[in-house]
Amino acid sequence: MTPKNSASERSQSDSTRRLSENYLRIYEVVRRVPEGRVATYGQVAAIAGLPGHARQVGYALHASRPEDDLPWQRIVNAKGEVSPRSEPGYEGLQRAMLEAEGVIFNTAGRIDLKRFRWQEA
DNA sequence: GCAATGACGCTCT
DNA sequence: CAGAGCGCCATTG
Repeated sequence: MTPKNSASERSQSDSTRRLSENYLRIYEVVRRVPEGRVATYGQVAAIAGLPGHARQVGYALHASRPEDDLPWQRIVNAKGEVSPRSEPGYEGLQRAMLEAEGVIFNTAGRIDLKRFRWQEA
C-alpha cells in the first residue's frame, strides 16, 4: 500500500494524523464492540494486544475524533461506570447514548458488567 | 532528553 | 460495599 514516511510523523497533529499502530489497534477493537454492549479499558487493551495498558486505551480514545467513528461511549472502566472526563457533561451524554442502545444503568449509575460486558467469543 | 500527566486496574483497609 | 493508595507505561509539554 502506501509506504508511510519516516517515523518522524508519528505524533503529528490533526493534519497528518499518523497514529501509532497501537492506537489503530485499539480503535479496531473498540469498533468491534456491538451495540447495546460495553467493554472495559483493560479488556480492550488485552484484546488489542496490550495487556496492562488500560491507560493507553483511554489516552487513545481521548486523542480520537468523531471522524474516527469510534463508539467510545461503549468503553467504560472496570467498575462498570463511565469514567469521569475532564470536561463535564459528557458523562451524561455517554450514559444517554448507552441507554439509547439498551444498556441499563443501576441506581449507582453503574452498568451490570455481568450482563452487558462484551465478550468476543 | 527529562519530568509530569492521564477516558485505568488491582489490592488492601 | 466504599474509599484510598500504588503500579503500568505511552503521550505530551
